[in-house]
Amino acid sequence: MIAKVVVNVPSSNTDQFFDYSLPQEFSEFAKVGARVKVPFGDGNREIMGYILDINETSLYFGTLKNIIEVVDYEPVLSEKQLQIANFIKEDTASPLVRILNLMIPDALKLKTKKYLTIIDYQAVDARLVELFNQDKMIEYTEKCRPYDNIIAKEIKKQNIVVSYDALEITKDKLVDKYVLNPNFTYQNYANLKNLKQREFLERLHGEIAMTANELCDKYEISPNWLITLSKKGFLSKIKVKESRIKTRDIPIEKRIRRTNDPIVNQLIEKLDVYTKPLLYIPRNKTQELEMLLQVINYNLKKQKNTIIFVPEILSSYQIENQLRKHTGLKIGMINSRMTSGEILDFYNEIKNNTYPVIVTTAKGALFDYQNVGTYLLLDSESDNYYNDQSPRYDLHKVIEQIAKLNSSQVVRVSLVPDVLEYTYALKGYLDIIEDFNKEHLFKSKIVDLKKELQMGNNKSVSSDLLKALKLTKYNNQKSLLIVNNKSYSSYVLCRSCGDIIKCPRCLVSLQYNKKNEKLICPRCGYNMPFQNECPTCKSHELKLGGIGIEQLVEDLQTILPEFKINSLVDNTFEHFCEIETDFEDGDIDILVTTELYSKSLIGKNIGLVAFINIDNTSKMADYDANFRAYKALCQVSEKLNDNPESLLIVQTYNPNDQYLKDFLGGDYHQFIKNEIAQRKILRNEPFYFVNRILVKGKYEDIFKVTQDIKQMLQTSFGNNVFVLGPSYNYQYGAAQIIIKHKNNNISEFYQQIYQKYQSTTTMIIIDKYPKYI
DNA sequence: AGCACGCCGACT
DNA sequence: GTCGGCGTGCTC
Repeated sequence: MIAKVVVNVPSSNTDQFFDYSLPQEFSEFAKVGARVKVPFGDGNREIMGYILDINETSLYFGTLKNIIEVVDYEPVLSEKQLQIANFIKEDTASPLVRILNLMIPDALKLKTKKYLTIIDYQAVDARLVELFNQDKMIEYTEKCRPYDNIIAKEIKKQNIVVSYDALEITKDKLVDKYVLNPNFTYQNYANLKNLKQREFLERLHGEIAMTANELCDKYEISPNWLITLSKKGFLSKIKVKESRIKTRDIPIEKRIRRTNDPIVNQLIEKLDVYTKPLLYIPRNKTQELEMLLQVINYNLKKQKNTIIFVPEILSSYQIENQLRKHTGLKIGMINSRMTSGEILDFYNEIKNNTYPVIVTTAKGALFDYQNVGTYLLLDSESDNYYNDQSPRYDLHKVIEQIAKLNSSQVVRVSLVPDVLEYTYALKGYLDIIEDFNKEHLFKSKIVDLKKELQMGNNKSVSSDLLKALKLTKYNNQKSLLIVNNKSYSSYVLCRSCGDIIKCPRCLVSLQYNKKNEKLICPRCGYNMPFQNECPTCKSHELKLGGIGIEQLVEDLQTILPEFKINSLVDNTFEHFCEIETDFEDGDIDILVTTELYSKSLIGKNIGLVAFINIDNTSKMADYDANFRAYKALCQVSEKLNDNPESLLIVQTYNPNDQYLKDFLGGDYHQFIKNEIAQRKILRNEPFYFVNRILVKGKYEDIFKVTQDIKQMLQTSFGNNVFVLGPSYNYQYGAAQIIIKHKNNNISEFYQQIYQKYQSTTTMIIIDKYPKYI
């Protein structure tokens, strides 16, 4: 038997099936979708692969290697997942194995380990003795790096042999538990002198195995007893598998009741006669929650599960908490802050159909969920639904495909849908249910920072904002300030030579982070220690420009010393809970955070919300910038309390921008209309699809290749395509072209390009859903 | 991706 | 003649 295997070597060069012969002992249970261990390459290193087909023949001319082991009796990838993987591959032209790797938890991926074994200790170079430290076999780690040359020599002399193994790194979590050993106790009871211990053993009769802590708590005994009693044989100490899933107790407020909200009911009725994906635009977050509860209830009645996608980690905690509080149901949750062990435990529970509701970020989006009634994408306008590294897929599109295969429903939920998805709704690709009964129930004020500067205030807090902060505290309300930079400053300028310190990789200005005394690239995460010195001219005359959260908090503490000020800059559950609680209890007067994090705050009694500088968002070099700013305003003003006197302050140098006027007018439709008119002129979405191709490789080659691809595009599509570039993209270190077109089937063309360059040394990255251009 | 191999310059 | 650094090409 021959198995066609996709090997876990995530490169386009190896993106093909490799044939292996399947030894008799595996062929009886080996199935498509199972993990295998296979030898690969000259050194036959053991790596993981997935069986994608089993048949009798191979077209490969060389001799086939044997599969080392079929790891799974039951495949880890289902038939449907493989179909979806192909769908994503055809859409995005990315290596298949990268897609498959998203479909199972990291813990199930076998990691290759390399070992060195000494054959003849006497003959080996003395310098290696220290490294091996008396052992015959060691694992090859970072520590061995300095010895690489010597090791290579010894391998040649056959004094050292290299071997490999591919293993699951994450083990089951085991804990020690104690349980009564009844037979032994019965026979030796009389020998036990300590009467209190005897009494304890009697009470233990029929009790389940428990950990030391549990026993000590319940029976009020000393831990030493457990050790002595198990040594003597009265107790057995056993290892028991324990779940890593953390459940946090929260009081349950109410069970789901029927709603009388007509819009929510309209949505539920629509689910009954579902024909295509829905776009639901709630009036506010309260209505959104009501909708979630009703959809969950709707699915519960049909014994179906509800899968809820959220765009980032904090939202996953927040939604999970709220749903548990209002339903009392068991809710599964997956996000990338969780350990791989915890995710594995959730994954196994999901396979047992434990959860009627699952909340996940993109991390768990492609797992094989069973029995799904409805998929909901919350904040569906978020960028985070577009994967920014290979495979560069669009989760909306993928979920719609999954739902089609499972005959389940998709609902996109967004307070402010982006221009593209709203156009889809207008064109009828999506059914739309909207509640735009959202007259502003708050006051808003635009602060012109230019005027502020003319009046001699160059601080980030305008006089209007300062006044409002004081008034809000006076009224016993809280203030929320938004700054989209978690560091101290957004750039560092050298007064001496005029240079701005830039990221060596992306050429983006580095942000100064005071807490860690570092310069950090906001785009790629590159960081270096801050030396208070210009890298170009070594001058110490540096100016920190552009405000970040650290600096604003510092400034506020000086201006308003009697205020309690804090910031939310960390997306761990504990930090978030702490801030959220303090904010609600009144231990914080002013909270400073980013727009993204602010979304997850529930924050009762917020009387003031202010953008310190909205231009950071609205003036980004991106055709979506105005939409982003508009969306930010809508989402953040949602946090204000119901008091009609509550206030939104927007500080800007451009008070006359159209998106601001549209926002103040409170009419989303008008905004969309204006935005669409702009985009038609500039040939952007929704009139043209905007894609990007990146070409990496030797500098001499990449522009030639990019130019060739441009040529091919133009001969294939003629006037229906506009290609911008080639230009050099510093972030990716690649040549790039931007493609604007109207062709729904352009992926077929991209596939050809991908295959054409697959085996060459230049790497082609097709980016069908680029985030920032 | 990760590995081996081979070419070439710098040194004994 | 030998070492080691890096570019190149292959993986059933």
